[in-house]
Amino acid sequence: MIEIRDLHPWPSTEDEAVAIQARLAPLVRLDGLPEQVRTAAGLDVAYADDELVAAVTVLDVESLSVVDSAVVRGIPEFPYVPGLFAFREAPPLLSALSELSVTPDVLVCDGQGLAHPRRFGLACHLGLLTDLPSIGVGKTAMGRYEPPGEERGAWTPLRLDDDVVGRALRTQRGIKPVFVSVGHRCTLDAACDLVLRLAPKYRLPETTRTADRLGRAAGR
DNA sequence: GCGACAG
DNA sequence: ATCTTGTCGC
Repeated sequence: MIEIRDLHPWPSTEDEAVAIQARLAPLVRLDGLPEQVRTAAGLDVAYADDELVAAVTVLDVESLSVVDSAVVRGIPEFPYVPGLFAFREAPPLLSALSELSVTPDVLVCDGQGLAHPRRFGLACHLGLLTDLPSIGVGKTAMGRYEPPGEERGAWTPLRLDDDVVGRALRTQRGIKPVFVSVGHRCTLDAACDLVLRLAPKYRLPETTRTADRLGRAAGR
């Protein structure tokens, strides 16, 4: 069972949210690499009418089959503000995670981890509150990067304010790269290895794809 | 003031 | 995120 740690009150203003991120960012751990990754959870949020639909799927990394899942609908309690993403999407995602019967070895989030203005993106937030290893896989870059080689597995550093905060990783030859960054209790090397294992056929990892399908199916 | 800005 | 036709490719 996944325990959700009560590390902060829920903010009602942007200033409070920023202060919470600044306070929690130092608690992110970049050590502890999940070497025994057997299962990985995909997290995604769909929008149906005026509601959020949080979907989580747990996949067996070896077979990429779905072994568990959960869907939770909720009302957005925070506006969409770049940099404060977690305060909008994390609540229903945490509820969905707490409904799982299988505890995944790592969380694969749809968004950024350390590739964030205050180095505390959604993946860091969810990893810290669950104390589970986590990584962020974004479809668009938060930072600057040079195009990686065209071959699958090629990558280049993703930079933000002169810091390397992640990587632009090519998961399919000739296809736009995804943007991988560490969330919590994981290394960047391990994160990229995992993403490549989870994306043998398509641009996005299967974790994200299965969660996305589940969420939009539940949204109607 | 102007442009940037995860989903 | 979501609104959407046709089209290219396996």
